[in-house]
Order: sequence, then structure tokens, then C-alpha cells
Amino acid sequence: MIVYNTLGRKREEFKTLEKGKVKMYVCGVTLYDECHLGHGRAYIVFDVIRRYLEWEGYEVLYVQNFTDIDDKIINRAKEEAKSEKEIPEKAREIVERYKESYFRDMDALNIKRADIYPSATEFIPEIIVAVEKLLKKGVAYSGNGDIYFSVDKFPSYGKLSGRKKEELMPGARVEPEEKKKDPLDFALWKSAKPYEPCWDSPWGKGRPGWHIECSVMSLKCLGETLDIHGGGEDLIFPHHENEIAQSESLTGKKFVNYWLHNGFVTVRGEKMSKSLKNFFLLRELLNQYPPQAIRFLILSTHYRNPLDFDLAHLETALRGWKRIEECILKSEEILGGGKTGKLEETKYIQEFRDVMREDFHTPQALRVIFDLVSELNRYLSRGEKSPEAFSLFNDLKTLLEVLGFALPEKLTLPPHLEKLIREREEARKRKDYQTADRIREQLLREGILLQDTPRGTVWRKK
RNA sequence: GGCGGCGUAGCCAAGUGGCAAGGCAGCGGCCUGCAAAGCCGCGAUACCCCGGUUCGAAUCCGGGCGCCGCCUCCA
Repeated sequence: MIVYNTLGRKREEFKTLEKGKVKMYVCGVTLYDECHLGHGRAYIVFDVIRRYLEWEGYEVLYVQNFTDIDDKIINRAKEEAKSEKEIPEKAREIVERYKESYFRDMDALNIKRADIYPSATEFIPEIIVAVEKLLKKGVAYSGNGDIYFSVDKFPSYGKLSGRKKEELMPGARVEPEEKKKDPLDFALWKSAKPYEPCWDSPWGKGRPGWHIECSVMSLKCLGETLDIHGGGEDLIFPHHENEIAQSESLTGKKFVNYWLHNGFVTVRGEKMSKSLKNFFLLRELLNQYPPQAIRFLILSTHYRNPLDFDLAHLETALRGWKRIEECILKSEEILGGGKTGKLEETKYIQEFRDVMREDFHTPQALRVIFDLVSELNRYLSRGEKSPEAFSLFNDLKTLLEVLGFALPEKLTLPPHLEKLIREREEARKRKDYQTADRIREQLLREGILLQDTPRGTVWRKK
């Protein structure tokens, strides 16, 4: 299997530390706001990577953190709090609110839950120990109650993002802070201002810096070296660069073997972001489109390429998904649901494997699925219940599950609509097509689409 | 200023040396009472531009042009 490793910027053979096991850490969200499609992309992408690895027989331990203490959360709490002393409580409330919202969106998208969801505030003692260790090793220093990591003390700093320290200086908007010895140094521990949420530490009341939590939590949950660490490409610098510096200074071991980063979602060519106000919230999209359409859209572009979002593109994705869904519904009607006995694998399984082994090539995987759907449709259009058709149907369901598409559920119609369909069939027998067409239109207004097939009239949700 | 990415049919998107996948939309046909769905057939003499390497390039090299990202919180 080949994966593209950001560290080194090349495709590499994927070898796990321990045979058959994958330790995987994906940077989660900061719990201060709703998730938009950009977040959705990241977690769908890593969901598929995880599902594929599991399907290939790997035992995957998947960890995804929550950042539940951070400037943005505090700022939000300050906005919402009525008085200063309410701030810490508000911050907790905000965190809970958006954690719930996160799970609601991600569950709706059929993203498998991680094995562990560590939160920064659950690891304060461990973070403090880590910071003390870094101080003791002389790679960190104290500046007025804040503790900073000294980038100079980590010679290979820049190896992930491909920058040299000197290159970062000119023109870059690196805020020079007086407490820092070097503008690139970053906070491991921040001292608290009055009324901010805080914890006791050897350096006074404060809270952890952003980068240290991932180092500590991945270390505690997965060990010193990870197989895969993932996230959006905007995390490469400085977040992941800083994680490497801290973790490797702490353990002396290589932190991560394979760094995987997904590309952005853009809107009219520009990055989807809060500041540009060009974001689409997952919740709003999910109100209007089935989750499979969103997943289809995401997977139809390779995970490392930018994905330009437009509602028209989502509409196109929906139609594409509908073709697959129609094939499944029709198969169930003609061939019957449920798994049949294991028949020989079709060539499509092998093709799917071939393309997914090449850096998780989901656009190609969708091509394989469409090829399969076309062939299966040929059997179905003849009403043929051959073993080949059963086999194709089984494989189709298998492949869709690996890509995380929830299979359509068997729906039932309210009795009064069922009755209308029966009335229409009577009318058609009488050749009373006016009545039949009237009923068909009436049902369409209810969102029910009718298809008159050789095996009778079937209905679909529009 | 530094680092990185992208530019392929109307739209989306694969392909990274050997006759340009797939989807959506469109057109023609079959099926149908009419539809819907499905099936069959059709679409880039051509891959931003200009040079070069090669028997052969969308694919490699050089030079342009255009768009975007990171360097600041960010999936």
C-alpha cells in the first residue's frame, strides 16, 4: 500500500510499527463553534482511510482529540457571559454545546466514532509533567509566568513543513512578543488572566498551550510513535511542526511515521473559513441533502486536492448518489435484500483494492463502483436473478460500506398514500390515465416519485 | 520575500512516458399509455501558452501566464 507522506513530500510504502496494527491520531476540533463543510471533509476523509485499513484487516486504534480550552473558547465565553466571574462556567457550557453539535453532525454523516476522544482538560496533570520535563531538558523556558518552547533547541525544526527557520523571518507576520526569546517560540503553558478558566501549576494558575495537548494525548493514548497522524493541511505549520518538536524532545523517538493532510474546501477558489464568511455549516447542508450526497461530493475529489464547493456541485453529487441508490433499491426488489451466501468476488473488489491502495484514491474507487452499478443494472433490466447478479449486489454493498455510505433503508409509506397508489393501479387497469396521472402528480407533491415497472409500480422518495 | 499546490470536454474529476477513466448535464434510440428509472449509442484530433528531451508527452525538462494556499487562530 502506498501513502503520500507530508514528511518528505513523497509517496511511500506503508509499513506499520506493529504487524497488522495501526495507531492513528487525527487532530479534532476546537469546541467554540459549529462545524462547516471543511471540518466535514477532514473527518470524512479520515473515516474512509480508517474504514479501508480495517477492511484490509488492520486493527486500527483511532484517536481524535477535542480542544476544550483555548483562546477562542474563552473569547466566546467572554461574549456570552453576563459577568466576569461567569466566564469559566460559560466556557464549560460552550464546550459541551459544541461537542454535542459535533457528534450530531458527524453521526449524521455516518462517520465512525473514534476509539478514544481525549480532551485537553482531562490531561492537565500529564501536560504539566510534560512541560516540566521540557524545562528540565532545557528546551523550554519561563517568561513571566508563560512557558515557551525554544525552537532553537530543536535542530530539525521545519522538517515537516519544509521551511528553514531563516526563511520564516522576512515578511512574515510573526508577532514579536516581548516574553519570547524568538518570535517562533510557542507557548506550552499560558498564565491566566483574572476570571479565565485555569489550573494550578508550578508556574502559577494557567492553562496549556494549544500544541502541547496533542503531543501529550497522543503519547498517553497511543504511545511514543504513531503510524498515522492526520489533519487539514493548514495544520502542517505551525501546529504539527510544533508537535514534532515537543514530542521528539520529550521522548527522543520519532513522533510519527506517516503524516497525512487533507486539502481544503474552497468557495469560488478561496478557502472556506470563518473570517471570509464563506462557510457552509454541516447542519444546514444536512437539512437539505442526504448525508450520502455530501460524502459523495467529498470522495469524488482526491483527499489532497482542493475541493471547490458550490451548491450546484452538491446537487450533481446528489444525482450521482441517486444512481447508486436506485441500483440498490432495485436490487433489493428484484434480488431480495440481505446477504446471500458468499459467492466468488467480482473483479470490482480487486479493482477497488488496487485504486485504494494507491494513496486512498476515492475518485477512482467511485469509478469502480459506477462500473459495477452499470453491469448490475444490465442484469436488473433483464430481471435476471443469476448468481452473478447476487454476487455483484453483495460486492456493491461491501464497497459502499468501506467508503462509509449508509445504505438506503427500507421505508414504508403512510397508509393513505399506499391506498392512493392502489387506486392508481386500478385506474391504470381501467385505462383511466387521467385519474392515474392526477394521482401520480398528487404523490409527487408529497415527495413520492412513482415508477411503473414490469414488476409493478414502485415508489421512491424524491 | 520564502515554501507549496492547482490549471484536462458545458460542469465536476481521474490519468504522471505509449491510442484521454468515471459522474452530472446534453443529443439520438429501446422500453413505457405517458412518464420515471434503466439499457444501447454519441462527445475533448486533444489536456493554460511557448520552447526542449524522446520513436512517442496531458504526463519529463526549461521559460511564461493565470488562480489559490501556508508563513497568523484555522479541518
